[in-house]
Amino acid sequence: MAREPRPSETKLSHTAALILQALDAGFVYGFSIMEMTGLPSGTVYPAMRRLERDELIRSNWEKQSIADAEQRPPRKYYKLTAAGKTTLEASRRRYPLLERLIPTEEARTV
Amino acid sequence: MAREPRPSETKLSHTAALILQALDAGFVYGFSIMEMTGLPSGTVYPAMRRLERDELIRSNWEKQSIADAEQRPPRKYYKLTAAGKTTLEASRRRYPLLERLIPTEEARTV
DNA sequence: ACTTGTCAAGTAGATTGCTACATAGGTAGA
DNA sequence: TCTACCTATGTAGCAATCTACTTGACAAGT
Repeated sequence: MAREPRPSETKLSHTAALILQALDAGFVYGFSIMEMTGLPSGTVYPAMRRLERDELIRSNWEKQSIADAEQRPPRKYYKLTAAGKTTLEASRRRYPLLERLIPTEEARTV
Repeated sequence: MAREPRPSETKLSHTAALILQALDAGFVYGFSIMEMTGLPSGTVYPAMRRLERDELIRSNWEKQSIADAEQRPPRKYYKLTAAGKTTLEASRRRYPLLERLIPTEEARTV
């Protein structure tokens, strides 16, 4: 049976919040998040499936032609939805270290 | 042996007053009060049983169907009785910090 | 003495995290 | 060609944690 999307004010786990923050900071596919966070694939990929199920992120596969040109497997790119952004905001208040762990572009350059 | 309900003008402990104030502010079940006050479960639940015994609050269990739909244990919802409201009024005079600790909806938005 | 507060533990189902493994094409060395 | 490693995504199964309420034993308060 289909499951209701998680309301955007819901509290995220630290891992889920970390992944959202990483996406927001420009690490926009699973493997890059694995590398930069050190989290194992068995943590990252299921967590991202849940985030997508809850409509906090949305995915689209890279075109095969690009993957071919770069001679590697195709990537699955993610980005935050509007709900994802508001949830990330709330998570930053809940986990004050988030932004120190993974500074966003703006936080780094401005 | 059955005990007489506590008369509504009786002085409440700080904890009991805090719980009444939290209920009034919309934290309407035990676990939410635990989280928002930081009080341990062994403080909150027995205190709420005493408040109910003294007829300052009244409880009703959430329907199992709702708990099932949200996939979590059923909650026991509480609300203030008339006696509870007058006692809370008295407690606010007695503990002036109560309303600063847990602002009610009205106090926040107006 | 009696009431109240706290710790510790328990229950039970749901969710989340992690290890280990699987897949599959690309690269590079022996 | 055979082996080994790299990029990239994925899953099964188990352990741990979360949600929510409850209780017994004991300390502290009044």
